[in-house]
Amino acid sequence: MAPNPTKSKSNSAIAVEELRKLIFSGELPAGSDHLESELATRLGMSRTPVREAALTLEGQGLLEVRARKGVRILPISVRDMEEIYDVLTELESMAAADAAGQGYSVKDLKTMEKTIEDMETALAAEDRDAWAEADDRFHTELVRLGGNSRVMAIVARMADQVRRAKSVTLHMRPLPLQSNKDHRDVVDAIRAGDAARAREIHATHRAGAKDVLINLLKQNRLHML
Amino acid sequence: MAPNPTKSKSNSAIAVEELRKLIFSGELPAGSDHLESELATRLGMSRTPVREAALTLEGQGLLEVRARKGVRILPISVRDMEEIYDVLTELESMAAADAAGQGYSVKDLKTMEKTIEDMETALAAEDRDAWAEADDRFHTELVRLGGNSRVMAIVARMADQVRRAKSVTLHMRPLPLQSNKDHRDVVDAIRAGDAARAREIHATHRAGAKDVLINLLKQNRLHML
DNA sequence: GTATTCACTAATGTATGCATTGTCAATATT
DNA sequence: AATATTGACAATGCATACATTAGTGAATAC
Repeated sequence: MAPNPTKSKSNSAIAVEELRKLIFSGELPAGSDHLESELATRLGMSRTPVREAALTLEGQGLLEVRARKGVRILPISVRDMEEIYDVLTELESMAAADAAGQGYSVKDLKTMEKTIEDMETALAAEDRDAWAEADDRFHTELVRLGGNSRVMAIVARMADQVRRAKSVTLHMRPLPLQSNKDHRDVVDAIRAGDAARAREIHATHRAGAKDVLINLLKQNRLHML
Repeated sequence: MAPNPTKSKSNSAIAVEELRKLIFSGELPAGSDHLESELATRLGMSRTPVREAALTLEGQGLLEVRARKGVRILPISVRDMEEIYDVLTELESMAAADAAGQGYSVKDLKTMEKTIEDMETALAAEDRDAWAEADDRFHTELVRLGGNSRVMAIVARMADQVRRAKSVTLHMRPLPLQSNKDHRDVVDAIRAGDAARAREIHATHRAGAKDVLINLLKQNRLHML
């Protein structure tokens, strides 16, 4: 059956989507406070579904519900970024090792190869946004191949939290020339079924990315994002 | 200031606590469905705070809100247990390595030593419940010493999901004679500041615990918990 | 001039009733 | 007999009104 266009999503679900958009677009900046009634008016619904959406997003670590002060869009400190990158490093490296152990065929790795090609194309064109988008797809596909749904969920949520900061840092940092090679090497290790090497390469890759980012933030006195 | 006894928690917060208790005690068994109105009556409040609590607990992975079918207490499959144990292994091992890198003093490790003593006492008395409780404290303290608040949060939630299954498996399994030695070795490595060894020992320890558990579940045909 | 109290206010927390909608079973149709 | 249709129902989704409470600032006591 084709998707039914008349089937309407609940306002609560709409509120979750819309609030996420507003947060990622920066219209609700990190650190800002917003009353439930204000958001309800903005979204054209009553407070009830907005409250429910706020609870959901609180569980996702994007905001904080504070009695009588409205919801606060959570700011991200340098320390937060370090924590998040460390978790991502650990779980993605695990996923890389797991992926290598699954005996994937060349065909299974096609999606991943495509993300690397896209990254190389973007890099040649010095299109940082396109590069970041393809890089995201690479990491998402990597954890998918790892086959642990909880790792996928956790990584997706951490990546959400980092996404806002990325728009700030992406254009400050040097072109990620090393990344593409690292990615290729990880895929090679997975294809070869070498779990230890896949893990090692990816962990090193991630640690390098973290260093670049953290130093960039500290040098530019960006304590909060 | 002493905690104010007159300050009353919101019904929504109470509902979260009570529902967690009901879930962990088994009064709301895994896989069972419950209408919002039923739970509201049971907790002596209206549907509103119960709905909000349900959303919070859904974010914690303990239940699932399904329109018109009530909330379902999530069952845990063998596959789920494998996923959870793998994540715990990875993040706790990372915490062990991080802890070893922090240069903790003997005094800083006192809390952890205490949990090991308690485990040994419990083991000598063959008191499995006391042993499990002390073991929980050991793992909690380990990730605390790791110093990554996100790891703490994730591990706590995964441990929650495992807790229900533990009551089933705890009394089936052989006395964990190896565990206490592993724990001592991890503390030794942390005290010595040997991050690689702390990580390695803990990872091996966790992998062993996982094998014992998964085999136990499979042998007893416990596909769902 | 400063500190304390207290009432007011604004925002959340909660209950309730109605609207909406998927489910289920009874009935009709082939 | 099997399947499709329909309609009542039951449970959630949502809006609204009200209760509660923390924060604010003015008034007062020291």
